[in-house]
Amino acid sequence: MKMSKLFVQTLREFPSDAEVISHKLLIRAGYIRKLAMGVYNYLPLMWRVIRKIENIIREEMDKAGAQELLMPFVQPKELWEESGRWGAYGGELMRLKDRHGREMCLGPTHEEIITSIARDGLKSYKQLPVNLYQIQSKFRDERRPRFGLLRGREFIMKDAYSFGTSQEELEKEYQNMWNAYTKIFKRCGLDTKAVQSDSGAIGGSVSHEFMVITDTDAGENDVFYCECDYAANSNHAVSVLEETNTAGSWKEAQILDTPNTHSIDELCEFLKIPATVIVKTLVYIIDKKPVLALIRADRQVEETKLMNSVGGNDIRIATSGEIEEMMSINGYDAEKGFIGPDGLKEYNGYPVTVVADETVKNMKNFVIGINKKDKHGVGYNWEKDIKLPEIVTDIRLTEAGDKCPVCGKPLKVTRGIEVGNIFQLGTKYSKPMNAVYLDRNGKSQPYIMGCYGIGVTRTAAAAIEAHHDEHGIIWPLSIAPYHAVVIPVSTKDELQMKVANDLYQTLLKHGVEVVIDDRDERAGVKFKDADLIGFPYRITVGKTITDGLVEFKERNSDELKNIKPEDAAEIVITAVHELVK
RNA sequence: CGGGAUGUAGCGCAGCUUGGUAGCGCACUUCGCUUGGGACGAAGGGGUCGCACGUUCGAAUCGUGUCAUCCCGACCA
Repeated sequence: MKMSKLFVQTLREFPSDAEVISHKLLIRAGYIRKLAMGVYNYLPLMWRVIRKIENIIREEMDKAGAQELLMPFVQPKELWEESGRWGAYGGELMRLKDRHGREMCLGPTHEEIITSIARDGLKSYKQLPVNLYQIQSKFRDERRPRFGLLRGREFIMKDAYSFGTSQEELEKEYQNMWNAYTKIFKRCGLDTKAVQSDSGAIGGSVSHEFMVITDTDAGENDVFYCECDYAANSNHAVSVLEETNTAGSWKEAQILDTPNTHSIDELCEFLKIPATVIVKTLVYIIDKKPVLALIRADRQVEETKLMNSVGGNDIRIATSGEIEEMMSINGYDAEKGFIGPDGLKEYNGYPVTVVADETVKNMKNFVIGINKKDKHGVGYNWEKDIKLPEIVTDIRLTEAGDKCPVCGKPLKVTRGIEVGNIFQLGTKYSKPMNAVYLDRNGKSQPYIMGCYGIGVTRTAAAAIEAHHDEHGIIWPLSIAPYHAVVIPVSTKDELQMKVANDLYQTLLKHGVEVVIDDRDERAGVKFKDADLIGFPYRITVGKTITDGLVEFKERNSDELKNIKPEDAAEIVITAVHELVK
């Protein structure tokens, strides 16, 4: 490819509206252009990167025994009603109507469609297990898209779905995909960590996320990990309960005046006590129902865990207005800071559910809100003074330094970008959608399903987050848009141009994807663009060509080597051929 | 969906307070000169100033509304 013809427009300055480095670099280096909020044009360089990643995924998925197909991007409402997700999915599902008024949606994921395909085609246990996948654009109408390709509304994803006859078969395929994913990300030049996670809206029980560990702001997930193998997303991380002083010094239960102690800090200050002897009560609204969360006051509630503890789909903290309303309905006059679990019966037409974190269970002589303004109960004990809630479980946010649930050593925390995930779905879709096969005994059984996703465009962005410097992108060779660039310093110098052209032709002949920068530009401009775009190899043909030498440089190193053109070609050709293996 | 900000040429911005011919840098075209880390000079092309309504002899500038975009939060691959 001639640089003079390559469709790319590099910018001298970073765009003002980009925040993270991958977004800034993708725009500045001419890979993408924004079309609408969270929707991007993939320009030729970007498309080459995407296809490289897709092909690595294809090769490994096919090798793992999966089969590729392609499902429609626009889907009918009816299938989503069968699974129950038309109602459950919320605003993220982009809904539209066709000219006949029929309701459709843009596919955010394809469990419903693949399940309908399977139930039409897979009638017998003899046909199972099967793993089907596609690589396709998805659309999720995110509340707040951001970070360029890391969190767009439209994005390219590989989604695979497995169908089997037993949990054992599912677990085997789960492991199979785990292994395939490990290879895929490794081939893309990314170090990933598989972490336990919550399965969210997609449902199911066991799930893992593949995270690219990164120091940059773009890592949206907190990942807790241990020197043993344990690793989990913050929404799923658990820890061993540590021993702390959780007993107050009061001899008996009493009510104290605690004026204006709206926060835990103020209450600690006023009573001269540590937060570890206070039971904090938080009011949440989960699927419109009121839920009180009790937790030792030095810890935070992990909302996903809380939501799962009551089987909810949507969670938010209650507003002050709602809290006041709840108080008056139940005959109290307290406000935020003085809420307690005792005596709150109903709100919004639903009974109040109380969920306690494990941290409060062994607390003694503790402080707790009693729904009276400017008063708290102190010296309280469970059962004697106040009833221990029926639901006692882990709803706390894990913190760095907490003890590993596997080996007991302190957990560490880091930021990660989720590039892939694997789920054990079980019968979550096959049962409601009546997707069944006949087993050996001629009996109908729902498929045991799994699903496995990889964010293709996100993987590209994550690769940049992991591999860049102040000059631009440093692509891993396997996913770079081109392997190499040949730069004749002066296009008017006949010898330089001849050697550069010969080198270019040699590389092309050996299957190297190479660009020759034939523009009549100053050397500095060509170097800046080469660094920005991120060609893994750069061969400069300049003055030293009179001694028969060219300059060879790898993008990820500062070392400059003056070597013979044929040696430079040899290095690149060898590296590219290594990739194929 | 709450809080904050911004919309002027492909990109980055000034002009708005105090209404009067729409500007600068980069990019683009042509010519000259230059050629190892984003040179220089000259001459050009490109904008219904987000949109609508209003005030005014006259609106990028003032008012009202609306749309879009970005940031923080909540939510999420």
